[in-house]
Amino acid sequence: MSPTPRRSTILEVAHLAGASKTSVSRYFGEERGRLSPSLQAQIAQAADTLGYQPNLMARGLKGGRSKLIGMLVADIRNPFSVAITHGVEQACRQYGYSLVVCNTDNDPEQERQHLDLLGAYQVEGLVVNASGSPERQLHTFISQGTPIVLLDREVDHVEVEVVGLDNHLAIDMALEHLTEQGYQAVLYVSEAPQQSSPRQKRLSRFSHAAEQHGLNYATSLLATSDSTATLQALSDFLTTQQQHACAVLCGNGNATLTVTRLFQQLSLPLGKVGLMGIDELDWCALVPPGITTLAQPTDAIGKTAVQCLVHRIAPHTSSMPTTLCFAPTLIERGSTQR
Amino acid sequence: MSPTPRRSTILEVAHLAGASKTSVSRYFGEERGRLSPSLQAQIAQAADTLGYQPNLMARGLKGGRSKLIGMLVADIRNPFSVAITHGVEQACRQYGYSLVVCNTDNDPEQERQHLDLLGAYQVEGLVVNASGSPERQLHTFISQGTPIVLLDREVDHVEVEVVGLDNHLAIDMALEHLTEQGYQAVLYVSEAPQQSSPRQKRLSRFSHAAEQHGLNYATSLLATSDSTATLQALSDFLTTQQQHACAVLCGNGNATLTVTRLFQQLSLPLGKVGLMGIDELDWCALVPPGITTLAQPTDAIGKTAVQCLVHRIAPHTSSMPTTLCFAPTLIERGSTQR
DNA sequence: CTGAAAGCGCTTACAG
DNA sequence: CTGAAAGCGCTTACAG
Repeated sequence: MSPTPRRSTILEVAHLAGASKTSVSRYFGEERGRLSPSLQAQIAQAADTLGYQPNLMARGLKGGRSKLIGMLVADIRNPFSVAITHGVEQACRQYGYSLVVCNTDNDPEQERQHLDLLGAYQVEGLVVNASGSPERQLHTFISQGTPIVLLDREVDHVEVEVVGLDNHLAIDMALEHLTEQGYQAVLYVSEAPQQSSPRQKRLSRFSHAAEQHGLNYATSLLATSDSTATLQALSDFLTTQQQHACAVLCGNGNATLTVTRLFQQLSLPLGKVGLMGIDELDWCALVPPGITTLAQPTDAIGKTAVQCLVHRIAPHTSSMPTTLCFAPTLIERGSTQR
Repeated sequence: MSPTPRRSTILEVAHLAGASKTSVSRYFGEERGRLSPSLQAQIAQAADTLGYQPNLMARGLKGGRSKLIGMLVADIRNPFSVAITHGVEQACRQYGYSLVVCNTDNDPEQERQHLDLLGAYQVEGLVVNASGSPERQLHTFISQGTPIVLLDREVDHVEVEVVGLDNHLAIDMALEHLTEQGYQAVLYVSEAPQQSSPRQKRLSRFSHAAEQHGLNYATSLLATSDSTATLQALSDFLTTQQQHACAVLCGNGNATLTVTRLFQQLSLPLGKVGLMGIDELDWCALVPPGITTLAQPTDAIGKTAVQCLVHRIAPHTSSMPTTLCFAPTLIERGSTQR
């Protein structure tokens, strides 16, 4: 049996290879080229027999560079967030960073803890999809020289790049589509906008644009765990507007899910009563006759966020992206065909 | 303006507080109680004005404990994996660990790199939902004293706990349900079983159990990017078995998604032709008349995996869980009602 | 091309 | 109750 199992160190490799710590360090660092071929071979061999891996914690300590990027996600179970996270992860890999993802479950307390943690692990940059308003903590990062980029949601008084959807454009595109399809009255269903700037923007733009289009309209906010209020709002709306062609516009994927359930509960004919959602989901094509959506370019959003960060961490490595605000893509299906 | 921005250190706090490094270290460690109230107050104050956070890299270096658990996920975009990951994450928090999640996108090369990385960051334990057969690397971890637990998928020659669904039971429950509902012929659709032990087990159990139940049956493997072969298999099956009541059983969420699309393509009446899937998904209730599923207890699976790990890392902290193999829950819907 | 030595920010015996 | 000092595993001037 082996003795107390533990990872081997640079010193052990050095001894076995008959070389110095310095040379072993060079071998695993950027300066391998400086070593003679024979020394390289000895070290390679020694490292292999010991199963040596450099300790990145130690490297980070000395060099001050953890090669880690941190990410805060408000709700990892939301497929939209997953898609973005996937894009962020790929971009990190590409730039030579590893990503530590922390899910906050929309809980400001968890958010606080995770930010502490990421700071403690010396992340070199931070992608933040905020839950609460972690103003103070974010400022601490910034003042310590750790760059931050905000994803989707703005945070008051934190003046950094915000990468995400062009919310005004999204609402405009949705209303344009609905109008073209002949709908005359639109109900907008959103989750509570509180801390979420995109929800606020979409909501206020909706009223504004619906007015411009000469539509009849109303809005309804989703309660967290109970959709009876929305059910009521929906049937009220349909009653009030019964002489008009009605449609429902959903502010995000969760809203679309809830409203689709309500349509089924009320046996509303999809299309005759229009339905459209922001965020594309796996199943939108599956509920007959298909639900029309506005898809976000999740990969591009994730990659852009990382590019911003990398540009701040090491300005020469990558240029600042030019677009931070992305247009959605209309995916037309039967639910907006009268 | 501040000078070169950087995080403050224990030494700076000590100076400002008029205390020693040792005391500051104790304040932020387990031994705060040993400090006099006045010293505690001075340190707290100094740390606050400097925005000090202990450097966990340094702490990990000295103490040898990173307080990190690593997790390898084969496909983070699969909602089932997300649900499990969420459970793992919660359990880690509960035991005082942080979780580093690495997605391998089912790519053995990425898997290899991520394992190197996790080793380099000195994770204290590893939850592995394998993509390939990283036998050798996993053995390195084990021989270095880093415990591992496998999630869902077994890895050849790696003899550690495997936490996941009771695959035989799942197939048995599915066939029992389908039989009770009067279906006489069942087509089983699975993704390619190659490296995935659950897929293998479900597949072989299916044939065995279908035989036992006296059912007519066939199986079909999904191609990665193209479902025409499955479309063919499905219509062939329905033709061959046309004098029997037919149903399709899907081996996981992806299969259910693909097959549901095919049902729509072929305008098959859900229920009259039965449809049932392993894995519960958001939208299964939404496709009329609802798709019957077998739901996995994702939270329990995630938590159990972590409990195994923690038990190995620090045996006194938690006991070894008794169940590693979980029963699914039948969620009955219209798609299996003739 | 190679190495001895200082030091990164912590923790932990040890001593008082 | 408090602190001086050694050392965790690395990297990086500096020297040769």
